[in-house]
Amino acid sequence: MNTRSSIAGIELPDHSERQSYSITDLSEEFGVTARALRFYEDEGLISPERHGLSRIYSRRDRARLAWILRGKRVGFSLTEIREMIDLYDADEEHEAQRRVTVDKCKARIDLLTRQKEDIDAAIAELDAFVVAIEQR
Amino acid sequence: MNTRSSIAGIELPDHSERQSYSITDLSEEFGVTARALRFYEDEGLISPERHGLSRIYSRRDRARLAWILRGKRVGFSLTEIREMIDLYDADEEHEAQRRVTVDKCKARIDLLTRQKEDIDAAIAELDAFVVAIEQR
DNA sequence: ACTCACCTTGACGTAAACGTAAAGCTTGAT
DNA sequence: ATCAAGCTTTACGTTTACGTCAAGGTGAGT
Repeated sequence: MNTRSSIAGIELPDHSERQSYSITDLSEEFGVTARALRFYEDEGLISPERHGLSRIYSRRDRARLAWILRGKRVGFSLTEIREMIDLYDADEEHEAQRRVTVDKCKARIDLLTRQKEDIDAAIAELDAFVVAIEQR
Repeated sequence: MNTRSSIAGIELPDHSERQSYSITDLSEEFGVTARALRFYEDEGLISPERHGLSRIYSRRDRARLAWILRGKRVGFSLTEIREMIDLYDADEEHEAQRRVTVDKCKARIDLLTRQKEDIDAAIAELDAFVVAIEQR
């Protein structure tokens, strides 16, 4: 029997809509190591349930992981990502807290926009460099 | 007398076109520490001349520094930046070497383009997040 | 001569994000 | 019963890009 689909007691083909995932499932799907996932847990970014000792990741955990990895790709630190996740999950009551969140997001957007401009400039320079070399 | 403009024996106002710069000049202009500049030198990224012990940065060195910092902003490691600088300065004879350089640049451009897409996606998500929060 | 600002070279410290064993538990298959 | 696969925790190691002293040299102004 395949652990991948049996661990949650549900038999499904690999690419269907699963309800839960093992640590190896997610590490393979997202191309990260199991060590990384455990590290994210140590850092308070994900909190999968346990089946005995083994970690069981829900679809919500999986969505979180996608968030984390995208955050990393765009240059956020794990600490920043945790803050954003915490804010995302934060109590819906606190109006002030939400303001802070929104402001942080907007600051992020500005920063990302500037990063895009940097990337455009770098691409332009690389293009020019390539052209210069090929012309010789 | 101001060391900034006297160290090269030329008296000029601060924002004019200088011919040489002290380590403090450049660190202030680019918002990095002198330690960082020395580190870049240790790593073989810049090689300013010396006036006695003191480093004298030429305009070429200054342009290099701008390159380095842009490289960093778009996610290159110092090692990668050094490789690119080395390739940039490489012997103009070697045809094969130039091919490698061009290929590396193109790979970089692809990577940067993908990074831009990631950033766009992140911005879109952040936008949606902000809208969701503000709507409540 | 003396100070003071600015520079120098070590050399050890640090934070982030994991890598890499080491040693052991659990569970299903043979 | 035992064996391998897959999981676990604990814990020290690694890389990158500097920070942070410590201790001292140098050159211009008083």
